[in-house]
Amino acid sequence: MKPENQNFFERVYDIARLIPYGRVTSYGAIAKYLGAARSARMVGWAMNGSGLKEDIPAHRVVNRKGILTGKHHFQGTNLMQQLLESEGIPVKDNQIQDFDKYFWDPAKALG
DNA sequence: CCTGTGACATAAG
DNA sequence: CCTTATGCCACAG
Repeated sequence: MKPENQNFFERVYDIARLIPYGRVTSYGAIAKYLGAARSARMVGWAMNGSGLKEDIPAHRVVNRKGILTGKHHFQGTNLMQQLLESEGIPVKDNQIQDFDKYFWDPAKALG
């Protein structure tokens, strides 16, 4: 099982790359923009391969609660949080504060 | 065609 | 907020 370079995954990567600095989005939002609103899980799975990519800010992608559910996929236990905080996004207890304020909707931003 | 798999989403308690 | 259960989707084999 190695999806690696598949159309769907590449689109996920493309969206991830488009996330502006200091902004975050959710797996569901990305999935929705891709036209597969109910395949948010696939987005997460696709992001699993993003670790191999250099230009994909996977730390800007969290679940709908703004919780850093995928932090365990990063090297350090708190690397994801540090990356977000370094961008000016307050994170506490694995959850983004004022998530609505930092939320970036690809469907809205990209039309 | 069927099975397994996921960094999700949602509902119920 | 938590846990548990269910649905859902795309894809590999």
